[in-house]
Amino acid sequence: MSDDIRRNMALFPIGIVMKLTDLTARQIRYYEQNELIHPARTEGKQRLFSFNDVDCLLEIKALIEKGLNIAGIKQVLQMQEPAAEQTEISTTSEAKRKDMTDKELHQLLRQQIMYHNASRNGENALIRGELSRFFH
DNA sequence: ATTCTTACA
DNA sequence: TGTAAGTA
Repeated sequence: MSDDIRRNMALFPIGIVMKLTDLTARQIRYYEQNELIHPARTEGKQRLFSFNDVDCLLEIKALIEKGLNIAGIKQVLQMQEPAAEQTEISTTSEAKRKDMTDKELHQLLRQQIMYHNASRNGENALIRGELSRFFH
């Protein structure tokens, strides 16, 4: 429980995060604009990133390099957040845990179905542009 | 010296 | 995304 606090404690400014992640300030701020990360702010509006924020950025970086776009990364990230809660709610029933796993599976299947539909009937460029990032 | 926002290439 | 400008 206290480890979670340390992981989310706002610590370093963007300059250090740049070196830690090899991302430009432009990119980091852009990802924040798209709500991929939510760094804290000082009274002077300066961003303060947590260890968790850095982890997210490293993951975002990996996904970007795999060709994913913002929308794609959002979906990948949202599939991990609910999964992380399972650990803390481990006191709940096995049924509930299985329920969340099923949701993830359904989400994955839905994406694959969408992809197949898109390739089957020469779908519009909008949908293709968003889904193709998942399969590079 | 650093970071922030905005805007244009 | 990069970068320049004007601040805080």
